[in-house]
Amino acid sequence: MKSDTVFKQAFNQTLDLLSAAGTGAPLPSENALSADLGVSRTTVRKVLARLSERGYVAGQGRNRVIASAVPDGAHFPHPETVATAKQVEVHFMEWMLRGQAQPGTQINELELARAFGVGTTGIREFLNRFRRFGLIAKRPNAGWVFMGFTREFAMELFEIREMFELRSARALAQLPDSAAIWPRLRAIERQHRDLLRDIDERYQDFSDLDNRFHRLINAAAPNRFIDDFYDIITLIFHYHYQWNKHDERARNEIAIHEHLAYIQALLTRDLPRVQAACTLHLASARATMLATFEAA
Amino acid sequence: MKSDTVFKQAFNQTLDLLSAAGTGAPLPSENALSADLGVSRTTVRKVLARLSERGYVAGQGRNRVIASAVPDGAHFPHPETVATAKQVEVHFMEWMLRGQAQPGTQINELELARAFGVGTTGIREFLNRFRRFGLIAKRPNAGWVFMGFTREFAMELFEIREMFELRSARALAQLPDSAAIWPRLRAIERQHRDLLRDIDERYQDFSDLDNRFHRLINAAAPNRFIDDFYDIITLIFHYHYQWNKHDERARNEIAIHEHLAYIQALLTRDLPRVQAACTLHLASARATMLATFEAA
DNA sequence: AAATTGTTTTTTATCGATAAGCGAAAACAG
DNA sequence: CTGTTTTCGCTTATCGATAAAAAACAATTT
Repeated sequence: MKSDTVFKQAFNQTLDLLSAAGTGAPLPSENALSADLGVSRTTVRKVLARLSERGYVAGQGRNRVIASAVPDGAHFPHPETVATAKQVEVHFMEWMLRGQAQPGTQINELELARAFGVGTTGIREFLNRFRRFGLIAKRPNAGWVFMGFTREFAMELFEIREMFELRSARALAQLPDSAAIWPRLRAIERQHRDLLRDIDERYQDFSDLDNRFHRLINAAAPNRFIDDFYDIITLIFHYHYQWNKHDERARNEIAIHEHLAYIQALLTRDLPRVQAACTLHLASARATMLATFEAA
Repeated sequence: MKSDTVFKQAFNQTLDLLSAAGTGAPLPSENALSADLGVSRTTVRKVLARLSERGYVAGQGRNRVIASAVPDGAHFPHPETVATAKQVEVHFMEWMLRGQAQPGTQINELELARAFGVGTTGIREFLNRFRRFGLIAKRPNAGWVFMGFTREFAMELFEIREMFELRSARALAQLPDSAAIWPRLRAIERQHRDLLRDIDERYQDFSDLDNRFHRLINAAAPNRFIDDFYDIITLIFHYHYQWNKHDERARNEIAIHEHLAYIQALLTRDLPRVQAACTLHLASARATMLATFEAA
């Protein structure tokens, strides 16, 4: 049976909308809600029905109004709103990157399914999708093997990353003045400066900014295989640095400065300078990640 | 339930072994057969049991001998020996590349399952694995969309291919004299000359040789992401040219000459010459594929 | 007529069950 | 004791069933 995480998440989001609007206000149309929440109207109607049942909303059809304030505890608990596939991902990344798993470890579908509280199908699907990340290998009819999040893996990952990013940075620098990318680059430059100003409080926001910055560069000359590869980078970085907080503030501050130099270079469109700034930053990112292997 | 294609294929292969050995000869040990056929001993035993039952093999345990010649028609029909996953692949590639499918077409899991004669799980798994080929996209909870085997797809594919191969060719040219790759390169050069000699009869063998040649170049400096990408190339080329036989002989002959020039360049280790030969060949391969879009 | 709601049909996500296939341990032969 | 076969438990591949979610269609209101 399908899980109803979509419904529960939509329900919680709608509760927040109700709170924001206040008692007595009329509700938006079903179509509007559907667009807002990013779910089908079928789900919206299910949410509305539940809200009426609970008494938070009164009236029928197009005469619905907010009937009462939403009490604390009306939301579905967070874990119930996370899609099964996402849960598997989080569990599996933790299992892999936090060291319980040695290179060469056999992966047992049924065992993982039990441990993560999902059916074997979910595990299977995840493993199949995750295969392209290069961290697991399949032996037909005989299961999966974890290959290890090793120094070697990181080296290979960065080799490709540098190749791709250099290519995209070059392409970006050669775009005409009229290209839509330049204002976007300036906008992200501003966000870097803002973050740098509040670095002491907000240094954790860098991870997201970093991701957006590199994706913007790749967007200069779109290529689906490069985009795909960036999914791998994003996932690995996301989980790796989430559990590896050593020197995070200092690391991020340095990276912001590198980004700013890189952006300056791009804005001048001086190709050698772009390449230098790009190479410098990526080498630094690589050194940071490789350093985590030395420590261990 | 799991299909028994592994058993059936092993059975057929064993029949061929029996025919080759002739009546009266003793059978190899179960372990030897297992290694030979590339299946587990469990499956070997199942095959042996069936052979005894049919009377082709007499004796028990280590005293098994071939009892009689194998009649025609003893083999399982070929389709029964193809794993479900492979069947799905073949069907799907045909559906996709032979034009019944327009870009933007919705992919219906159940419908495909019916059409291909497999369960929905098989389709789902295939689609998930196939996603990385960049030809289909997923909209969560709402199915898959076929994006089209378009000129644009081919351009993006070749951009990456050229980037990767140039990198590998450079790495190869810089390996020391003692590297194990040089004799292998000479061996594959010989195979090219052999094929060229019999080009009229054997031009169809080029596809396999081409694949092995490019993989050898990538093996100079292994990187799992490049290997992975080469899987995409291999699959696309395999099916595309299987159904696109226009000028095949001439095409292949030209490509062999390009390969030979490329190999010569590699053997001299003259970097500019290597790059020139590599670029030339890849540009030619790209032009060949792009030409198929003009025709349509 | 356009937008909205009500209803029905279609399609996906997810589970559990089961035979095929793998691999290790036990038993056996020389 | 070495290589082989026998036996057995464990794991994967594959199916069909079912509720959730989306999408298409019909009816209604403004």
